[in-house]
Amino acid sequence: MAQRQELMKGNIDSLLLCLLAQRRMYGYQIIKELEGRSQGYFKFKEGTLYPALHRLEAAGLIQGKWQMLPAGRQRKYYHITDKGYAVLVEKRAQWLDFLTAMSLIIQPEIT
Amino acid sequence: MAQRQELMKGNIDSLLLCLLAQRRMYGYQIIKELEGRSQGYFKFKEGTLYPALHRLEAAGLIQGKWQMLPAGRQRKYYHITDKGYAVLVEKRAQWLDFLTAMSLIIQPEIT
DNA sequence: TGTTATACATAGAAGCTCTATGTATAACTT
DNA sequence: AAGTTATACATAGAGCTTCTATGTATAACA
Repeated sequence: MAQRQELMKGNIDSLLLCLLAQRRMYGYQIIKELEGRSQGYFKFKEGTLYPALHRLEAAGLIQGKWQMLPAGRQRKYYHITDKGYAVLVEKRAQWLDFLTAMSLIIQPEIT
Repeated sequence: MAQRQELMKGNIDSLLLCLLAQRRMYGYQIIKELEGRSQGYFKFKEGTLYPALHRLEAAGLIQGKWQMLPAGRQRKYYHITDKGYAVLVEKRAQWLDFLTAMSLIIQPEIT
């Protein structure tokens, strides 16, 4: 039940884990990547993304590592952990279940 | 943007409007109906449903009418309003958009 | 020099859903 | 007769997520 709660509310975790399962990325990059891949649909604000990343890191699902840029700036690259990967697999299955349930109710046409 | 927020969080409104667009129903019936149609997936608690119904009614999307039962008990039947129907059409379109965006990120297989 | 893009971060507000609880009647079971 | 389950509505408070708003700092461009 608690899993479904999260599905309703937070698909962000799934999105982030899915991206980071493909390659390590840093916050700003994730925002741009999500916007690009979704053809402009997802436009996360920093206030949404960074707390989410911190939450996932605190849960041990991803791990961040600071990396210096030549210019002197810093980036924090996140990569997915084994635990995070397992959660991703689970979350994707839950998403499909949710999708199925929704499609049983939300029909494309109303008579 | 505000529309998408709601999609992320609350699909309940869409589910309820969709059911009530087909025929008028009362709260307890809605809970059973959602559970049945979703093959046991949706199991709303009263604490979830009734506030949602009240919220939708306050927004003018549905309207409730008390009806006496022979036994002396009462039921509150809700029916969808024109405004609610319009919102349903809109919400369903938003749901499909959201679905599309999600499917662009959440691939079935990870390589 | 001012604005935009890059890059991270936090505080507080708002909103939704859940848990827990309360009330009341009817039907069924033991 | 008593207890449990199903029916039927309702609210209070907690918890969590996301958004808005703001802050800091550098680099690039106009």
